[in-house]
Amino acid sequence: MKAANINLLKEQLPDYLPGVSLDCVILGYQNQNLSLLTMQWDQGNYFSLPGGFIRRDEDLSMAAYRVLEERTGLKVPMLTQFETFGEINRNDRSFTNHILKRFNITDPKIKDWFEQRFISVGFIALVDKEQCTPGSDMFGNTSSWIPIDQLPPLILDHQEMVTSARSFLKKQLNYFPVGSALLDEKFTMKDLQILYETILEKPLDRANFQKRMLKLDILIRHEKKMDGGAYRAPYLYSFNPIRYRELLDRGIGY
Amino acid sequence: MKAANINLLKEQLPDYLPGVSLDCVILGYQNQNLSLLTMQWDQGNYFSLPGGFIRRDEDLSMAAYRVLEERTGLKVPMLTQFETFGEINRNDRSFTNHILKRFNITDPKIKDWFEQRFISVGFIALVDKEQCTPGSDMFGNTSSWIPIDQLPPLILDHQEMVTSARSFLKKQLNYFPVGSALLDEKFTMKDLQILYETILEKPLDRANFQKRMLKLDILIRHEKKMDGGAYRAPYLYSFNPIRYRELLDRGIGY
DNA sequence: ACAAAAGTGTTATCCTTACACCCATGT
DNA sequence: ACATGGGTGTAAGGATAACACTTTTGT
Repeated sequence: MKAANINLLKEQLPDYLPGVSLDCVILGYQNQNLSLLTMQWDQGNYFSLPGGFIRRDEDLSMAAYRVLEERTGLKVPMLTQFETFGEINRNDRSFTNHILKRFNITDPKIKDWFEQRFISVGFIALVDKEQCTPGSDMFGNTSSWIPIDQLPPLILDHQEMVTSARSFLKKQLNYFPVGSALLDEKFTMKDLQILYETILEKPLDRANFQKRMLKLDILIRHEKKMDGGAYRAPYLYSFNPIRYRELLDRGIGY
Repeated sequence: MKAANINLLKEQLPDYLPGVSLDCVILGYQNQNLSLLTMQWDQGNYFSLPGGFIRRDEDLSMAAYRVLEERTGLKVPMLTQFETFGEINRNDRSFTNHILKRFNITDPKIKDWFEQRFISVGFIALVDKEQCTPGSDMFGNTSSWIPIDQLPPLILDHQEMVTSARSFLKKQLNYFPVGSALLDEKFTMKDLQILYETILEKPLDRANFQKRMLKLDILIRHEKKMDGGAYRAPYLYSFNPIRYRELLDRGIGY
């Protein structure tokens, strides 16, 4: 962490609401795999979700977009609130103490701020990993993608947040703009199916998936994709953006 | 508001987390109607949801049960978190100012506390109105049932909270212990149907509803209810508590 | 006998699931 | 020609919705 910026932080603390924070569970999809956007502390000794505080002059939901961008550089089209975490023992002093010592922070104002109990609002987004390059925040902490099944231990109750967010996503998948932002402009039916299978963590029947998706009338069929494989060439599809938006409100697919 | 208790409040303020509150949307069912548990301020000039603050030594969810009981005397079996409200303009100064003036509160500590911006976590419960007698809190504010379609204007964004809670309930109805706590020990199929219709705000087909409920295998059929009407007597039913709990996890009914 | 409301049955339609079959493609 | 994966078809089963029919009750 950079010392100069810690002083800057100290000056800014009064601009933030005390006791409330937010954390973002950002799931990145690429190549049949989900990754979690993770922040690294203290050269990789600690890992957390990207999170932060709410300014006194901004909405909670706006704060989520700002925090995510400040910490990781990511601009996402939609962040959805999924749960608020307020257990008394969710604050793990050991992490806070370690960070305060590690960076020699003795200023009582900053100490008090970080040692206070926080209630944290959880937000979730699902993005195309390829189009998002995680960066660093003003303290030099870096963010990066970690495959969801290779997560290190996360600080505080962040692991629980991830679990809750994924279960939320499965239930709400029909109301998420899953396809349009996560796939290339043109994609095959198999690409779309794998995306759904990855999120739902279960196999889907190829034939039934295809019929279901086509019946929704949100796909435009294009030319075939001749990729040189020794098999029938699959069609390429793109989303019909108008129909897509219409359907999002009512729920799409599975 | 009672002056003695305001001093007590002042002493207790340090025990609470600043900036975070919770509000309870308690829906009471009786006779085909839903009512909202509402708090009256200043002889009925203002109405609000029962809400309060979180102690530094308790979980957020525990706080909800305590707050509800302290404000209204109600003990409910289950409170469910549905949304957290944090818009910058959700705090309506006019109400706060009026209350502070009305009760001549000049103590800066109390003033500052009530004038700060709050992020509020919303909880919902559905109860049998007949088994709940709303009472008063330590400040002499009374709570009472008001039919959901005759609500007066509520303070702050409490009306929005009610709307959000009801829409949440409709979607989650299958996972709520609707029947067992809201009807008499023994009830007719029509009673159950009307309950569902009231919550979902739409008519259901009598024959199909009956078949659906019976197929769930959560009802025990008892003797007929001879109420003297000039028509075939309906059966009385009760819930099979074991099967009921089993099914709650997986979702019941509509 | 009759009205009223409860209980039960019937039918058509749709959705889901599982699987089979044929089609296109490069080797 | 053949293996491979893509596109389409079919049939069984279940769920849903609309409505008809029968039964029981008090007048």
